[in-house]
Amino acid sequence: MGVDPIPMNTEPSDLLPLATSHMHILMALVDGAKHGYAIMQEVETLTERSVTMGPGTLYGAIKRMLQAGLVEESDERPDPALDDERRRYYRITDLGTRLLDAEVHRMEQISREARMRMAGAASSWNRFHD
Amino acid sequence: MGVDPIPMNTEPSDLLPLATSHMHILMALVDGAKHGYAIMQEVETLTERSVTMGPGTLYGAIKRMLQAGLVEESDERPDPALDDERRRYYRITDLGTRLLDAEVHRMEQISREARMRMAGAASSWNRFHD
DNA sequence: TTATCTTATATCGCATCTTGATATATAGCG
DNA sequence: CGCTATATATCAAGATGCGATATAAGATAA
Repeated sequence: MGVDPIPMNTEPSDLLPLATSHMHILMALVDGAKHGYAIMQEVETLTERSVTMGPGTLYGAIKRMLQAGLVEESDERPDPALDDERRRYYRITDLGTRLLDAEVHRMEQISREARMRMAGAASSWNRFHD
Repeated sequence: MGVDPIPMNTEPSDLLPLATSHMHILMALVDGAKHGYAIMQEVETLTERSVTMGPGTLYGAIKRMLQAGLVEESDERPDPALDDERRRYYRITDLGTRLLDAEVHRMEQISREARMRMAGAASSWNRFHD
């Protein structure tokens, strides 16, 4: 470990497309810092139980996201009455926020484009183009 | 080639999320059968040169998509004047079409959800939740 | 003719990502 | 005490991404 080399990658578009787990984790952290276990639950909630993120996916993704500077560990603790010493809290960084925004744009662009093509294709199956 | 084991996986939602390359390839094939090289070019065009799909990505993905039944090889040839014997044409299947539709839905759902959360988060940074 | 470019398909290896299984440990409940 | 939930973490296997490389045919330019 020691001093991690902070990547000076400030170009969100270079890091797209975002891995699915990274996207889900960033979304879970947008409204405030959370610990790992809470992230797992939040992802299941916000995908209406269609995505279940196990610990293997979560902690592997967190490790990579820390290195990439998308999230950072937070020293702040919530109300001690609600706290659990074992917890480690993660907070989204500026880069993470910009990346989330860029990924949302990418998804909107692709889904828009796909819808247009699907609509136009209904009447021209199996037509060849040069 | 022999008789390929046709996967009886008729549940698109089980195969989500779609790999990025699979998504791009399905989009390129929606308006008609295409050969590999044309798919590479189409992807570059429809992503406005932000995604460059090399042969390593393309042919690996095609192989997996054939096995999964998302695309199938087409024996039909276009106008012989425009044809090139080396080409192998691929056509989107019904399953591929349903999967593309399901993935578009997923992307729309996620981007909508992300926008809502980003809008609501602007005023509540670093707030802890139990 | 020779060289180069474009078209076209294909494989290899490395790196990354996903996922289930497994491990460790604390807290609360019956 | 065993069971479940909470909480973090690693491992191995498989899927995926991607640059590099190979092969080869047709077109074009020197």
